[in-house]
Amino acid sequence: MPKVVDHDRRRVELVEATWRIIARHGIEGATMRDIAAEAGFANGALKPYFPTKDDLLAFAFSHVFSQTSRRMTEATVDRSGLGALRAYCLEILPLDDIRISEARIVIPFWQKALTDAAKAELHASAMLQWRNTICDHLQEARAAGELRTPLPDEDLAGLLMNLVLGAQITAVLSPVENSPDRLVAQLDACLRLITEGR
Amino acid sequence: MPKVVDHDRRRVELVEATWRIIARHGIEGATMRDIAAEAGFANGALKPYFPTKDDLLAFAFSHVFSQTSRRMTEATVDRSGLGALRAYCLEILPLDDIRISEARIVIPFWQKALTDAAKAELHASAMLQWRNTICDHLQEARAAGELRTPLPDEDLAGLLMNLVLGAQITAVLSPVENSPDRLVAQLDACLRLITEGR
DNA sequence: TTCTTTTTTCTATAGTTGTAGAACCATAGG
DNA sequence: CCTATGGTTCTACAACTATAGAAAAAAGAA
Repeated sequence: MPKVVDHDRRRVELVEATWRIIARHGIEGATMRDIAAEAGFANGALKPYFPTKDDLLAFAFSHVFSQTSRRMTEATVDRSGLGALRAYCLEILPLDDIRISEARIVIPFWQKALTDAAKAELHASAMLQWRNTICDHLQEARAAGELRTPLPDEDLAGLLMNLVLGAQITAVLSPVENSPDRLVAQLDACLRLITEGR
Repeated sequence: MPKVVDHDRRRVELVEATWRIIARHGIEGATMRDIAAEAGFANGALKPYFPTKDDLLAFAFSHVFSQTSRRMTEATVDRSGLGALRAYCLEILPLDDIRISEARIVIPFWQKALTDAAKAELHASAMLQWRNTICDHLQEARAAGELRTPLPDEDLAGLLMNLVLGAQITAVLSPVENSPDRLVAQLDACLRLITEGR
């Protein structure tokens, strides 16, 4: 029996190399050759793990969502209501280098999803999950009396979703007006308005 | 003297063909050949008007912003304060087919701007202009007593900007939860919260 | 008609990309 | 030490792209 590698682990390594390339040179610079080189391999070494480039990209994108989702559930595990809501949204906002890189990966993903049904489906399901969690926390907040606005939770959730998704764009393309502290200020402004409303 | 064409007009025609292609098949399907065919020409006919593909795309993208900006100033010409603010934002929200197409063009543009300094600059200046106009309307609203929240205008403007930019994404990729009336409801919820806050 | 100038088409080219697959390598068991 | 087998490299190829530029076409002026 010769050298044997953990295929799942290798797949993750390759995906991380893909992320680095996309974050650094954009999706157009993410050729199979460059990704392989970034991971320390030659061109054809990716094929056993990802038969086609689309397989690699699809896995890379879905891995971003699982990573973000995992962070979000960790951040809210010992909270509820408004506190959970804030922690949840903070975990999506591009406040540090890692999450700014994620934004640089998600934007090309949106562009791909525009003409790729499978990626659109992946996006839809991830967004639905986030949205439902936000709604849950809003209801907790209402139950705890933290929230008295008559505006429906669905609209508030949509508002927050659009806010954090818009932040992915502005944090990367207008970093001066949307520095981390500004983004947090915007989120807190939004949450304060929601709790004040009656 | 032979047939002579209006170069500026032709450039706009070509840009509109480009938009149609991008909206229909995505930016990856927008090859010079396909764009030329969509405009009713053969491959090389574009060169006199746009020497390179990047020239064409840059002009196409900047044209989207001027079109949107023109619509926005038209919609606010006889309003001020909160009314102007609402009309202004409504003009960005992807509420009809035209503006949904614009969203399908802007998303690839963001992706290009990630690795193209000229396009990033174009985006930054357009966003700064929108942002300043929103701030102006917020100040008008304050002066008219429509607004009493102590939250700074900059944060409110950033909030609204992120909201409408996020709507570009969700309207296209999660149309069910972000149908036109839902988006308007979200905007109105946000505006109502802003005016209620104190 | 014929000429002149603008516009358009068409063909060619150089470069890049994803993918395939043969050749090569490395390693653990006998 | 040998060998079977999973892993890796390398070369090749076919498709596609943007771009260049020569050739053709069109259309008003003389």
